[in-house]
Amino acid sequence: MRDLSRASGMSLAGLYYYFQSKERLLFLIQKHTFTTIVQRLRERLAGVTDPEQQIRIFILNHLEYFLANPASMKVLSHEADVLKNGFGSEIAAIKRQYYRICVGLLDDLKREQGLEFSTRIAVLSLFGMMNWIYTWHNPRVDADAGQIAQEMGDIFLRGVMNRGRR
Amino acid sequence: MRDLSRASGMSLAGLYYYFQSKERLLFLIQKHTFTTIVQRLRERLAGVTDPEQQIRIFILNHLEYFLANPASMKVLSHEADVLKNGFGSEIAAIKRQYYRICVGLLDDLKREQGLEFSTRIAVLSLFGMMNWIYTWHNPRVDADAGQIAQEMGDIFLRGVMNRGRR
DNA sequence: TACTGATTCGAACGTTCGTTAGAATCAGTA
DNA sequence: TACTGATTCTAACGAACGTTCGAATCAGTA
Repeated sequence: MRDLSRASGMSLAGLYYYFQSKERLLFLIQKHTFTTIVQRLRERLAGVTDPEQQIRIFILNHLEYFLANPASMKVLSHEADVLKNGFGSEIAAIKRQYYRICVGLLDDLKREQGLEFSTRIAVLSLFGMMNWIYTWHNPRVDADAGQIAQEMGDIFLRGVMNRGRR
Repeated sequence: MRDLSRASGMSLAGLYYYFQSKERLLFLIQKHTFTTIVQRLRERLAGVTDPEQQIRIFILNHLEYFLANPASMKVLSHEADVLKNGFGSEIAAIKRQYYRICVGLLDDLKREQGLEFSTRIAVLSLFGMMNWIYTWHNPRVDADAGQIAQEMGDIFLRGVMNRGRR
């Protein structure tokens, strides 16, 4: 809180005029972030019907937000499970929504292409690929969100499709 | 440190008889963990020459250790970058070694099969898939390391091979 | 037994943290 | 002008933290 006070220019006590507690402030930040990501995703998915294209949009949407707000996403990834009961479950609900959207897209793909694999493992592997980026992405060395989304999308989609070969 | 004191049954001050500081203790734990993982990997890779098989071994070795020590790996993933100068760089060196082994295996695979993709993105995507597991794996619901290694290996290897299709 | 070094501990130290009481200041209204 | 509610601040409180001091205990040796 003292860091936030210094960074925002408001006194330490002043922060508590606007936010009831440190935990509630973190809750509001998390809620705002995850709600925004889900909302943008819904806008971008509307009108697209090809499951493969939809999954590419999912990946791009996710990575664009992560790379546009690297410091925030680092904190949110670290503080994922620290919120107590009420706060925690509301955030968990939004995340579950987001997770379910991805499960839905993958199930569509499976149905359309007659594929056979564990949706759960696939979705969580994809989340891992995308979320881990906060530990390594260096904007001076690495490509931008669009290119990385392309490459991760290639790996993931080819990995999950093309079944039965070899 | 008070938690460790309680859990170990030794007094708080007693811990400081064996470990110079909290940071040095974390350093020793990290060093031991990562050294062990690298050493086991080297043993398992010896004698195997097929790059695809080697990558499968890499994944299995990594996941087995993670799922056998979930609490430790959660902490180590969280505290990845908190060690100061000297401590930090020694750990970073071990991790770089580990990273380079994986890069080597992938480069072998590319050479053998004439593939074309960014090794860096591929390796870091693979690490993401594997490391993220500490956030979701539930031993009462999810499969064991062997099966998950199989499924992640399928996704990753198919994703990175089979290039030029579609 | 007396002595020594290794081990373990209770009790504190100084610092940082989340939070709050209460006073000061400001903007708008009567 | 006097008053009110909203805003902002200084200064502290109590708890938790990493660490250390100095005393107690133990095992082995002479």
